[in-house]
Amino acid sequence: MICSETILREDHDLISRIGVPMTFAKDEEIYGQGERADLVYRMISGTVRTSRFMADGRRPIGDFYYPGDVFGLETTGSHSMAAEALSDCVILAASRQAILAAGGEEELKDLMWDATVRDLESAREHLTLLVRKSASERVASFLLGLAQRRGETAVELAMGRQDMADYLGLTIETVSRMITQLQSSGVVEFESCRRFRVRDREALEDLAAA
Amino acid sequence: MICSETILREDHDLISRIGVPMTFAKDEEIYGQGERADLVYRMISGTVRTSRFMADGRRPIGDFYYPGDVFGLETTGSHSMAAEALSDCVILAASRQAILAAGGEEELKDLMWDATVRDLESAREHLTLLVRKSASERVASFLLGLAQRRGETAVELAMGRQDMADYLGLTIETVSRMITQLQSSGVVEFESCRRFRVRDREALEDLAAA
DNA sequence: CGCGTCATTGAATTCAATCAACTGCCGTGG
DNA sequence: CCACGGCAGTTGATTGAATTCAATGACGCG
Repeated sequence: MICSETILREDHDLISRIGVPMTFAKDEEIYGQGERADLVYRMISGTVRTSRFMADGRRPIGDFYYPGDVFGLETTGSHSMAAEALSDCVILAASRQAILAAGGEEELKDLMWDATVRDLESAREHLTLLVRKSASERVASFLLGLAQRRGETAVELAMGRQDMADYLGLTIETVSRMITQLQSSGVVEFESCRRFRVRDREALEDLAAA
Repeated sequence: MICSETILREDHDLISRIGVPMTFAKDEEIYGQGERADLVYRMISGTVRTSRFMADGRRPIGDFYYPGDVFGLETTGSHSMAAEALSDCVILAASRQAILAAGGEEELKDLMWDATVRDLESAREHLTLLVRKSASERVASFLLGLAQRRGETAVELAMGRQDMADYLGLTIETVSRMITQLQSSGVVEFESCRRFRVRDREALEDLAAA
């Protein structure tokens, strides 16, 4: 009904054609909470996190975006969350006007649709992670999710423990403990604190129980 | 860009024009998890809950739908969650084919868009409720949300404690305790276990801290 | 090398879950 | 009409998981 495959192929993709590459340093802000959402972004390299700051200092994380992902589109006119670079990033940016000027009205609609559907699915998955799951299940699910996104057994963690903890609704200490636990039971192996390898996928899937 | 207001006005609304009223008794299933999503529904009266059954018996609740709400549209072809009537319901149902046959291609797109956006917003709100919020904050947020949806101070709870608990990621006992607590601190007053009144909105907002 | 940041580990505490009993409310049927 | 049973909600006691507080360890960088 609403086409969604074609636009992600590089050639047809308007963002790729008219987008301007921008680089962001680690911890740099791409856009702030409440700013007008004029630009559309596609990740080339690096990782981005969206988050919302709350009055009491708690920081619910919306999502992580990896190479290939499109983000920055909002259903309202302004950004409900801020976006920051977790690592040095290269990102293509295209303004809505430029897309429209290039005759990409349909493409923009499709882009919005795809981004919204993706966000919804991601939010749903995130929800099932948070409702009635124990700390170890959450961490296992998270690691498993990363591993299947890559396909490889060795995975680089783009984010630090604090970001994981925020995303999982836990504290860094608990995350750390669960990781240690997963490691000592031989399910995963952390080569460094930012890089791990799945040793027993079956066991990890059982622990994730999703 | 994508129109969203008009379609909810009764006259223009295709669901209202061509939809067939159906009644469901309390606890009746409207559609099951995994079924094909052929019909679009609009609530007339009553309340519906969507939920997903998991292998281990845990039941994450997707959402509650109240009169006026449209539901049943999925981004994929089949229902990712089941829908059940929380109370006796009257619901208008229209098939996708009928909508298309009535020349409502655009309307259907708009309907999908609106439903998806609404679900996304709802999921985001639900997420902030579950991440790093204490039991009392969750219950307070929930009650406050219901109260503002209605506008009135006296609110009927459509769901029992178990459904609240599932939605909030708590147990019924904890929900009950928090309600008792809110009541004894004079913030809300439960006239019966399914009906409450906000006594101190300020205090409730503070407790909800959202 | 020493400092700062981030991650891990340990001990104590807190909060919500669990287990278990009890209450109130309805509907049914004696 | 009241007794009974069943269900939903409340309350209490205890357990257990995750947080908090505090200290230590590992790593990168000037």
